[in-house]
Amino acid sequence: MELARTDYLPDPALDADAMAAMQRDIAADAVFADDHGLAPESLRLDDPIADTDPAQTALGGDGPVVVGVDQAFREDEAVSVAVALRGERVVERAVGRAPLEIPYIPGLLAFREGGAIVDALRSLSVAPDLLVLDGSGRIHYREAGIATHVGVLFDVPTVGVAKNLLCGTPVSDVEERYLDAGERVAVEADDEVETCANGTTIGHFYQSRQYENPTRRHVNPLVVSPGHRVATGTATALVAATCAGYKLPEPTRLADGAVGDVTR
DNA sequence: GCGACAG
DNA sequence: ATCTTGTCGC
Repeated sequence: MELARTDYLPDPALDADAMAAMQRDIAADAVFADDHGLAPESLRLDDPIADTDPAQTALGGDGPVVVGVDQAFREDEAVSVAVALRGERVVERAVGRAPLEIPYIPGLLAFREGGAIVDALRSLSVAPDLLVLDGSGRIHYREAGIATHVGVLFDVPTVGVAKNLLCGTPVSDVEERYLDAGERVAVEADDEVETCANGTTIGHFYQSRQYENPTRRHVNPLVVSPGHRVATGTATALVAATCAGYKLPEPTRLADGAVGDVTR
């Protein structure tokens, strides 16, 4: 794919203030509204009807392409793998690398891992209808998490899927009760989010999977937020549609496994 | 000064 | 994220 904004390339050499300033610009350019023409049902992987419905036959040829991206690390380099899926079929895989030049700093993740992601995505030949990134999008101090950053860089629809909450406040205490599969709890902006009004919904906790008796053994919910060109509520619906029985959405799960063997 | 903090 | 085997539970 082609970069849309070379001026937003995540340069690790910038100082923290310049990085934050760039994120405010990125957030201003980001679109937290649906601009993708994707219907969540068109991505459904766990729906039996999707395999036999004639309307879904297009998945074999020109159906929507969802790309999962994940990173792994070695001594001093970050490796990123992008796995492109059309339906449940892997249509392409791309690998990217970049030297690790700065430590992990909450809020500045894109400047540590972004280089490898850009390297991988630039070599991807299929045009993704949606990119699923590991980490936050709008759930970020400046509404410019790694999913938003990458989305604006390529001007492609993106969503962020994290395993932990970076900032924001859930409308109901997720820690108090185990969520059932399919449940979602909105996450609102609070004082930690400096670019939008408190109370704005910036993402959701989404329980993709749960055990029958959560008391004895339970699964933690995913933290989903829109990256670019996707509305907050839609982000969770799209992620839910790409989950196929496991905690992580299929694109992410496959990219996760792929980075594994590339790294080992 | 103290607490919070994606991967 | 990463260092790491078995083990408990569904």
